[in-house]
Amino acid sequence: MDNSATRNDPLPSDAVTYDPSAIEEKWQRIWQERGTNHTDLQRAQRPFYALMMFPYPSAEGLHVGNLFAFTGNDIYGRFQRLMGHNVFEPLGYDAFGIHSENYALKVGVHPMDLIPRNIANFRRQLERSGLMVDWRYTLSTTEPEYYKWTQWLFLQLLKQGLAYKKQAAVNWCPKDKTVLANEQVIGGACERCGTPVEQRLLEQWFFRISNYAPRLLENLDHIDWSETTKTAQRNWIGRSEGAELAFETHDVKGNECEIRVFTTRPDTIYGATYMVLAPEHPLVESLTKPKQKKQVERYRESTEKQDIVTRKTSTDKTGVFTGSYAINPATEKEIPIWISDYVLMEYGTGAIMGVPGHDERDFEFATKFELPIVRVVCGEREDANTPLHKAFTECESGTLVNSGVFDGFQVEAAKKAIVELLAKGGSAKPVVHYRLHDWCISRQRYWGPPIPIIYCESCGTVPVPEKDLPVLLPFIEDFKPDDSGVSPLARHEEWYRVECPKCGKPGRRETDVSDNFLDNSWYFLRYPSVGHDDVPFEKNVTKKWLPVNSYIGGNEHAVLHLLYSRFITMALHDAGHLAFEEPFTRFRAHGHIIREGAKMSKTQGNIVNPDEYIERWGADAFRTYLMFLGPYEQGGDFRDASISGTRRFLDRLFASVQSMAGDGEADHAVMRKLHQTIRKVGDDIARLSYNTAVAAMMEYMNVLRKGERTPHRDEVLPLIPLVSPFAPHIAEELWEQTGGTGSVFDSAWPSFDPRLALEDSIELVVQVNGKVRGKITVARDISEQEAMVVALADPTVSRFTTGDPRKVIFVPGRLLNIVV
RNA sequence: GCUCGGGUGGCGAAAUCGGUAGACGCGAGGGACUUAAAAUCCCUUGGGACAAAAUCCCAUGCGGGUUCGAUCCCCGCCCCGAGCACCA
Repeated sequence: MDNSATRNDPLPSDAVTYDPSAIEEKWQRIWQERGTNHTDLQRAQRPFYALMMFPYPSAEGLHVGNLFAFTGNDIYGRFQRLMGHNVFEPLGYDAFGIHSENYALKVGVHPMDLIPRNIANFRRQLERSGLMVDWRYTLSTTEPEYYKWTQWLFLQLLKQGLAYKKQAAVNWCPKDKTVLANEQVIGGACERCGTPVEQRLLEQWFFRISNYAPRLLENLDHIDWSETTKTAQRNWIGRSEGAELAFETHDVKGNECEIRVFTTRPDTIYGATYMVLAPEHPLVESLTKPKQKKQVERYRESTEKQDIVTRKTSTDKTGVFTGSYAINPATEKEIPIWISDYVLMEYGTGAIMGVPGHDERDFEFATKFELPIVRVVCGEREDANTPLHKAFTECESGTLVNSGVFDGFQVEAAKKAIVELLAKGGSAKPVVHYRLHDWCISRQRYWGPPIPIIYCESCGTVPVPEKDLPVLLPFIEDFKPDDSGVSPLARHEEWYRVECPKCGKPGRRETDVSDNFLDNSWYFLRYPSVGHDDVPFEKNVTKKWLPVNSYIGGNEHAVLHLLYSRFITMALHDAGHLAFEEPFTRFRAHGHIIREGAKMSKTQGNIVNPDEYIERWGADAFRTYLMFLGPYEQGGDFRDASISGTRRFLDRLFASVQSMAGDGEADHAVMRKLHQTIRKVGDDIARLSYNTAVAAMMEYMNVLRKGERTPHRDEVLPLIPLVSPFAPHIAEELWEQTGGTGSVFDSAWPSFDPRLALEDSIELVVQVNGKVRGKITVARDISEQEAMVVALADPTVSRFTTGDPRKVIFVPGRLLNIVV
């Protein structure tokens, strides 16, 4: 990087007014001509990868929310560049997926035609907003040069045993005869026709992310991410410590067998009065007595038909008795075995012990089916006979009752003791469960990368050899999902009929495409290697630029995208492809913009199209406004009327530069404020507190304007680099006007003198009994005794301090509190 | 239901470690310039008591608590937003 930018020429004398559209056009042209935004990836000395989440290129064009997000990242990147880093700020498009496909279906344009159009429009809007993006390294997930490697990724996971196939349920609309994504199911019905949705079992591909649950959880303690994001991931991974308990029973033929359950409350085992299996539990068949067979079968059928969404949201308890009983290992009593859909096969062991006294769901179930409810834990003001009107689920204050030898134990101690005792008989062991389940990556859709698998009659499932990648997504007219229950690609024999790469016999391609989240789980690895078509990510460039230094994006991706990216990075690390296992060293979630108190939506007609605003106010004023409207990490309220404020600020900055005096004697107060401002703006940008950084610059501008005399060069010029991350075009223009050479972004962030930034005298607050009664101007390092003398001389203070003070609190440099 | 945010003037907001509540901006009111308007510039602007200044009282969703001192910490509520949702 050229860090030798200097000033040499005197000021131009002819005054002009600030014309954003001319200046912005001029500098965008110059940046392009000079390659100002280009980063030399090979030769960079101090690489800094400033990444933002890439957009889905919608037909509506760039949303003000996108621009808010990108501008925040751009400011951070430009600031790092001014701090001497070689900043790489790439941007691309996440253009595969159901979102694009549905839109294409709606407007009747093929996605292969639609997406390039949308991308062109996005690119135009993005360039207009003045982002420091190096467009030589852009990408779209829909390009074969990109998804070739998405498919490669699948093959690597397959090799590692992390990809496998199993039956799984999908939402199925019986009228439209199509597979639906979860977001297309509204209240249990098809979004389009309103028909109740059913479950259908299909063979689908999964990634074994659950293997990584402990690591994904533990690493969170060591990465610099927004706390809210980490918490969301922790909850999603959902670690539960508990025990697996075995309950003895007999199947219908009289053979002994056991039912294993997972519980986090082994202490409540004396209160287990029944058991419940998930309807699809493998033991159900052998445990169902002939008398109950009919109703059990009927129940299983009804839950199978139920759509996934309804099953997960209805709270009404249903279930049937199997006719069999198991032995509670603690009480040694017989308890009935039921089946119910409130027990999920995918979690734990697919079976539970029902403890109605101390679990809300069990309480509901037991009440409905009139099963016994026994209290085994008491609160502080209860005893064993206190009736239970609802489940008592408190742990901390609980004491065991009706629990044999464990009566009187505290809950936590009882958990341990009971598991230890049962473990001796082989019917218990401590276990940790995670709620994170494996990632289903199959989509019975068209608009995604085909999964690179070929099924052969004799060889079975055969991965497409890496040399044959990419498996191109063919252009087909009828990309609409239909009643086949599989991808539209399955209608194209000419595409899926292929020879087996192993034996040459007739084979059939996998016709499902992969999940959109797989596309975007690794794009950050690709950016620096764009152009290296022989590898997914080139070794040296990856070593230099990754992991990502700073990643900024919306918290709506706190879980899926960010977790999948971490998983993929770990898997690639374990396979020896990457030297690091966490992709993003630092992540910050930005907030969201609402407009005048309401969420922006098309139906409300309050969507902000950035084009109009940039037209009217200029990109610089618009960017600065977006950063000023609220705390970046919380978002804020977009109000049309307020943009004039940031524009006025830029007008004044421009005018100050035009009218500033040459050299002059430094004004101490102004210089002090300048150095304070330099410090504050830098600190604020570093912690993404952009709104207060802008406020600090405005404040300094006010100091300059309110002064007795015309501000001179040394007082005005440092504002140019300070404002440049927010308003890059005007900064370049003023830099040039004032004799700067090259780009202001190749100059250095101004340094501040900490001694100069200190006030000589301070205003010390004087309180009496904690109430402010006066303010005294004193030396910065005044002692408590001296301060007392000055304070008591103030009549307002002494009015309230009759008699001797009982206590004096002195915070040096801050306040003096006299307690009487 | 659970988890995470948030609630401060007319409005967007600030207060970085428990230490001057309301920085900065918008809007509003008044004034200067102007034939006039826009733009620009200057002044005022949380509420109340006082003619005014000085000064005092009240005020950070509600009710308590801790503290010399609470927008900030603790307990109990209310409201708004986001995410998750029968996870044993």
